[in-house]
Order: sequence, then C-alpha cells, then structure tokens
Amino acid sequence: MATIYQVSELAGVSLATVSRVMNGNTRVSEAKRTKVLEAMKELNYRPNSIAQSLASNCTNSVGLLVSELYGPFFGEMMSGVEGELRAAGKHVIVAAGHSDEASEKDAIEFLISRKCDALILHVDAVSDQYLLELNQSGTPVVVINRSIPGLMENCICLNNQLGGYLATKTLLEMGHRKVAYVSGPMWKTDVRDRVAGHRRALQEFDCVVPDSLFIEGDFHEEGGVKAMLQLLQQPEPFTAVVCANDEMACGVMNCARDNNLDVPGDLSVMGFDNVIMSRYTFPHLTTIDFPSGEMGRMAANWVRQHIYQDSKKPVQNLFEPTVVMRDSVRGLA
Amino acid sequence: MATIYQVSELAGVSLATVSRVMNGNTRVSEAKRTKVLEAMKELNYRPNSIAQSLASNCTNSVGLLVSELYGPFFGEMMSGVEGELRAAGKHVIVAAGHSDEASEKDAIEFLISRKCDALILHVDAVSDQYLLELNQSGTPVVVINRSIPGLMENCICLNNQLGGYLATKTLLEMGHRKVAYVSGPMWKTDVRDRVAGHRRALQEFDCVVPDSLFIEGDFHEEGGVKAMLQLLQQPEPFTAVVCANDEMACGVMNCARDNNLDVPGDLSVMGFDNVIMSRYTFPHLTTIDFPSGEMGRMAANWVRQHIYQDSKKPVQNLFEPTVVMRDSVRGLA
DNA sequence: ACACTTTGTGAAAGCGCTTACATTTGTAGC
DNA sequence: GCTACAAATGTAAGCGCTTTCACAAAGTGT
Repeated sequence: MATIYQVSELAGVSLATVSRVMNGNTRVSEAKRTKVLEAMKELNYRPNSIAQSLASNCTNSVGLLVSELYGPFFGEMMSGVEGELRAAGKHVIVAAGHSDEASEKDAIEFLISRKCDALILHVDAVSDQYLLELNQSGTPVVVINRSIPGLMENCICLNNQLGGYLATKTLLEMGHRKVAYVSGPMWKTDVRDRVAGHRRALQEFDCVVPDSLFIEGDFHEEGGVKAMLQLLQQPEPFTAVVCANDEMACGVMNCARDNNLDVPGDLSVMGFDNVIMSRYTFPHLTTIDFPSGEMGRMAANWVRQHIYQDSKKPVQNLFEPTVVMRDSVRGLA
Repeated sequence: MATIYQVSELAGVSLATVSRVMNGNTRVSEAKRTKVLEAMKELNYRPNSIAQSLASNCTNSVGLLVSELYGPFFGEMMSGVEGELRAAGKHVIVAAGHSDEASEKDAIEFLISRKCDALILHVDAVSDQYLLELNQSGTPVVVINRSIPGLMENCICLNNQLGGYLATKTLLEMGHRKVAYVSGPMWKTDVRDRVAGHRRALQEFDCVVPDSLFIEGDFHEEGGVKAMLQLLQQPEPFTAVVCANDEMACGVMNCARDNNLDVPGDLSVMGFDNVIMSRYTFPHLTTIDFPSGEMGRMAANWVRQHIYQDSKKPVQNLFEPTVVMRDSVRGLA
C-alpha cells in the first residue's frame, strides 16, 4: 500500500502539499494539485484512515449501541443511521447492549476506546446520571427514545405518552369500554410513558378499568400469549386489548384464535411500533407507527450537525406517533 | 485522557514497560507490573486503540457487509458476528451493500480504507473474480452464503440445494404432486441452488410440473402476493406452493386467504429461512431452517482462527438446512 | 573465579498522517 | 528597482502507541 510519502515523491512536492490536496482546506496551486492527483491515481493511493485519525484526533467513526442487532425495530433504526452517516463518509461501529447494565457499560467503554467521535445510544439499563457524565466527559452522546433531564438537546424521542394515548383513545372512540392493557416491563421509561398515555385516554372518557385487565408483559410474543391466558382466566369481560408492542399483540391474537375468539369480531387488538411483520399477520395488525428508521436518520443528522458540521437539515427532537388502521380492530356496534 | 506516558511516569518505569504489561507478550517483573497496573487504575487509563492500530498495524476491527441492516435474516447474522467478535475484544464496522454492485464495491472500499483486519461479506452483486482479487490483495475475506471456486476455505455456506430439495420432497412425501414454486430472483446463486434442489426432488418422484406453476418472485411479501395471483389465473391446478423465502410465503398465504382458500386445508404452503416472523403467522409457517445466526458466528470464528489465532473451535464451512414442521402444510388424503 | 546464558528494562526509531510555523515565491504599489 | 504583503510551499514536530536493539543484572555451569 502506497503511503503519502511515495505520492509526494512521485509528484515532486512535499508531504504537506499532498495532505493539503487531500483535505482541501488550504489553497494549493492548480499545477501541483493535478500533479498530486495524478500521482495518487498512478499509485492507487488510499489514505490510511488510522493514521489520519491519530494525527487529526478525529476518527470519522460513530459508535452505535442498540439493545439487539436483530428485530425489526432496531434493524430499521440502524439502517437509518448507517445510510445517513455513510453518505457523509463516516463509519459506523455497532455493538449490542442487551438491555443489561453491565453489558451496556461494557459496550460503551468499547466504543470509547475506539475513539468514536460520537455515540448514538439506544439503552435502557444505564442511569441518566451515567449518560450525563458520559456526555460531559468528552464523548458527545445522542440518545434515542429516552428523555434525559439536562440533556434534552441530545435526545431523539418518540412521544410515547401520545402513542399510548392514541392507541387507547382509538378504541374508546370506537365504542370499546372494557379495554385490557398488556404492558412492557415497567422499569423502562418508554413503557411507563405509554401506560401514562393509556390512562390519560381512559380518564378522558371517564372509563374505569379494573386492575385485573392490566398485565405487565415482556415485549415478546410468548409474553403476549401468557398475558392473554391470564386475561382469559380472570372474571372481568373485555372487548379489546391494547398491547405495548406488536410482538405481544401477535401473541395475544394467536392465543385468542386458539381459544376460538375471532379477531376482530370478538376481540379488537391494538399493537404498537408498526414493525414490518405487523403488515403480514392475520388479521393485519392495527397499530401505532414508530418511525424508527427516521429517528435513526435524525440521530445521525444530529451528529453531522454538531460534530462534523456538514449538514444543514434541522434537528427534530420529538417525533409524533400515528395510528395505522388495519384489520385487527373493529368498532363496537 | 491519560496517555501511556503519564502512566509510565506515575509508575516510575519506561513507556516500553507499560506497553509490555498491556500486551502481556513479554515478561515483566511482578513488582513493576503491579506498579503499572496501579498507575493505570489511578489515572483511569484506557489505551488509545487508534494509536495501537497505527503502531501495530492491526486494527482489531472487522468489517461486516450485509445486503441490508434490517430484516430478520441479516439481523440474526449480524448478531452472531457481533457477539462472537466482541467476546474476543474486536470491533465490528458495519455497512450495507443493498445488493447493488456499485454500492457493494463502495462499501468494501470504505471498509478497507478503515484498515479492517478482515472482511465478512454477504454480497450478491460483485463477481467471484472481484472477491478473489480482494482476498489476494491483502484483505482477508470470508464470504457468507456463496461458494466461490478457489476460495472455498473462506466460504460459510448453507447447502441451499439440499434446502430446496427438502422443501419440495417434504410435500411430495405427503402426497402432493401439483407443486407450484415461487422462486427468488434467478440471478442470485443461492436462488438457483434452491431451484435445483426443488427440481431434483421432483425428478426423484417422477413428478412433472408444468412451467406455468413456476414463478420468479422478488423475495418480498408483495412479490408473494403477485406470484399467487398469477398462479390463480393460470389453468393448472395445484395443491401446494413452495416459496423460496418466508416473506413470499406470507404473501402467498395472505393472498390465498383473500381468495377464500384455506391454508393448509385447500393449499399447503412451504417457506424457506425460518425467520422469526414465521412462528407468528397464521397459520404458523412450515419452513426450512436457515441457521443465519450460527453462520454469522462461524464466520466470526473463522476470522478469530485465521486472523487473530485466538480460537480453537473448528471452522464448519457448510451448514445443513432442516425442515421445521408447523401448520401451513398438510398431507393429501 | 570465569565465560556464558537468560531475564528484565530503557532508549529510541518508527507507524502514516496533520498542522503550526518558517520560508520561498509572486504581485502590486511606489 | 525596491519594499511590503499575501499566497504557496516546505520543514519538522508531534499524535500515542509498538517493537527492535542494546545493555545491565542475575543466574548457570565448570
């Protein structure tokens, strides 16, 4: 592999000049510039970005930490981040945090040691305090789907409260009153927000729902099945169930069918996230759209703005969820 | 951020000694070692891996190029790769190739300029020749799901032919004879392998199927719907349809239902890949398992063996698909 | 006691770039 | 032609590590 030194020699100029034509930040005479470019082409020169990073103290790489690398939700998000950053010539280093504090911290350390210029994080387990300190300590951080007091500028959030509200309100407007709720793990902030929205909608409609129609699930399909079984075993009747994500909604629908309940004839089911799969289920799932790809792109845009100063697109910190009407919900006659 | 120099000063030893305790490849007296470790802890020292990379000519990072960052298939694969490599303290730099030649080459250039120690590639568009030259030119390459003559040692493949064979054979054994086939894009090698397996199974059962029961799809759900419509419009009867992936199988099932066909009562549907979603469809999809996560892990293991020499697990180049029986297939009485 | 290994350590030369600073060259004004 | 200043270019000092080499200290065998 050719080095800058060989290029400078072939072009008959100094190292510095070659560096300057590469970076284009200082003026170089047209004559030398073309000479250098020719030499580069002839030697098939490609700058060693490691050396560039060391010298310039800028790695042109950003760390991306998600809970899991698989799953439709993170896939779209990562895709958004990568697309936007690669268009800007930046590298994406990925890691998975598995929603576990030790693992998340470990991954962050890992990314920092690689001297990422910034970190894009989707984390549940580490504390707000930790993230604040992290950002203070010199590694700029942008956080997806979590709002951190004192760091709001760096957060790209979905209005989860509104999402929860819309989900339940949609059903209430269609005449449902006995609305069950299958939540995610309550230690997650976004989960609590969704629940809060749900409660707000109920209140608005003066609707009181017994506690036994509220189940804390685990965000997985099996959790949805279990939750539905639990609902069927308790005495309170219900005509609809709102789920905190699409996977659990799938489980609920499958379990309902196994118990000879028709969806949406006997039971309406509402999901949350609008993952790709929700279009393919039977019946097609009515859900709340979570623009994860766009939010990923926006996080990357934040980095381009604040770290690389190469984007003029404004940063949108808060995204609004919308209802996606499909076939798993039906109005009460 | 503390540097090695400050550590050496605090510990009262030379730079070299600090480096040696970090790398552990040379003997250092116990006394100095502990002094150094204490100094490191006190300064909260973390080696600058960029500088390490430049000096040692080893970046401890491997490039991972997949067709798309989203989708269950790649998600599992990436997850496998990342898990295995991070356990070894290596970084994963990801990029998406979008099954487009220019884009794939661009991404590879991108990863090379970052001086990845190796590349793990899932690519469809670039030529075998290109990959051979790439590997020759100093960047070790491991290729997933594609067999390249002259580079077989570096390929981690699924026996797609066998998969195609098993899919169709399963139906034939259950008494089906009018078996339609919805293929993927025929320019992909794995697609052709699956078709070849399908044909072999038909031949083995002396089963002749009219051409109109063979449709070339696009691997997407909509493609499955379109293919099914096309099948319904042609005159030949059929009792089963084999799909080259699960997404299209979903489309086929949805379209069948829309046309008042019961799956599996009136029509059996077979998928391929066993993506997570296939467990949640209605009816649950019978399919061929593609161990993408394990193959990703194996690709990473290949790198650990050949590049970092830190794994003793043997490399398995060829994986065997298996049939996953669920509810979308039923025997003919 | 000697010569000879072995072991631990430090000095210093890079790795391939960027960039502050020094130097040269070009240009305009007089 | 000379000065004054700007533009273009070169020089060299890092960036934070690894690693070769030299050398001193400490064992070994005779």
